[in-house]
Amino acid sequence: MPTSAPPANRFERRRAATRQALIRAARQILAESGDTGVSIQTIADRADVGFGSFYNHFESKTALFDEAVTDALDEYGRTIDERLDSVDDPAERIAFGIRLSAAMADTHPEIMRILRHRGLDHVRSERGLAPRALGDLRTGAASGRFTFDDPEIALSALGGSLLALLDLRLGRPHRDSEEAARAMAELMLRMLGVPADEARGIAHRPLPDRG
Amino acid sequence: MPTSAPPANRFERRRAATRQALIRAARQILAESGDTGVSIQTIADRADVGFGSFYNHFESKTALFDEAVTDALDEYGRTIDERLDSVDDPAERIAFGIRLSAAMADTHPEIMRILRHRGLDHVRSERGLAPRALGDLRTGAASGRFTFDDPEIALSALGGSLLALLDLRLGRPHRDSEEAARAMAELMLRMLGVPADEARGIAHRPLPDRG
DNA sequence: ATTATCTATAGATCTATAGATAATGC
DNA sequence: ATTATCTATAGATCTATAGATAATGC
Repeated sequence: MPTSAPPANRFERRRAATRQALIRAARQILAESGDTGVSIQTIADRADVGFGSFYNHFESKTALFDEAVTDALDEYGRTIDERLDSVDDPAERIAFGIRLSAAMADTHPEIMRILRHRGLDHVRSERGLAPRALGDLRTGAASGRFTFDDPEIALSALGGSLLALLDLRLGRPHRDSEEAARAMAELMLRMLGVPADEARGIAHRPLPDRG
Repeated sequence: MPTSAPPANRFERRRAATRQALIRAARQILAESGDTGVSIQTIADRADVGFGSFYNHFESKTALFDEAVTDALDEYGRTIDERLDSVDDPAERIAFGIRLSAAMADTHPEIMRILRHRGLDHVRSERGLAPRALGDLRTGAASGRFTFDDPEIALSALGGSLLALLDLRLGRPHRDSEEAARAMAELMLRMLGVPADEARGIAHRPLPDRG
């Protein structure tokens, strides 16, 4: 959606704005309580949109919330992509991806709270970090930097561990989060077959700059 | 609850039976759809209990579902405990715990489907596998069998990875699940600092017998 | 003229409770 | 006599739609 053609005329722009307002409201609700049982009225009010308009854009609450999760996943993927653009080594990309995700709990709390609630359904999805990580896993395995039997299992371990890290991070903001993220990145690299001392070194390298 | 004193008289037994029927219905619903939005009427019907009785035992749907999750977690913990009773080596206990959990997707599908939906909230809880695994992690770290900086991070990685494995297993029953569980166990042991060849060996050892 | 939005509402739930009924304790 | 269960229901939602209103296209 965000990369598709921009609305041609004012009609379509207005329509798109209403739709986006509903999605934004759904994202807020997913992040705050995760309670998808709220009434459509509540969602429309928060979007500052007439109640009936909801049905112009979505068939059901489920359809809206699914779209909201997709929207958040895509934004997550793009954000990480930008930061990893200049990084080539698969081990660095995996470790940085974990640490950047943890940092996003502060910089993009809405997205990360949504992932905490809904992420397990997308650990191996086509959206978000999963397809990118899978590419890094295959590249690393091909070059011998990683050693594992099954990329799907390795991806599952990475995704599940990241979710649990997010849960820890979002549940206890006082904990030193960069330290926790480094520790997790180190564990993940060792898991993938990177020697322990090297794993530790990579987990402590400075993160790439923004842009 | 299951270990507390049995009901003294017929009154209390009947009351306990009604309560258990509600919890069992809630567990079924959690496992089947995970949709906690079903009406109390639906829950009561499935439990074959009068609608009004619900309020004799629970203040709200949330209270019932929370109790149902706790109930499932406790049963999960006891089941794994029995099988690991005779196993001392922390590395074996961790690897067997993962593989037994995966096997429970077949033998105890209700429990494992509940965990798939609600497990992330309990990765570091006092119920289920978490406290047992944390003990094994500490024992292994103390003896030098494991090397990691932070038990809480290691526990998060274990729990999150196990959930992702369950998601894979429950979502695609055709996949060779014992093979997948072994692969995951091997990754987890390497992550904890067990040498790669030893990790592979332990992941392929036969599981302990029942009882 | 066309299309999206908004308001109002009918009908379908759903929750919580009140009061009747049934089962057991003593 | 006591207590849990069950039935019935009032009142409060909530969804989906119909019809009026407003904005833009051509």
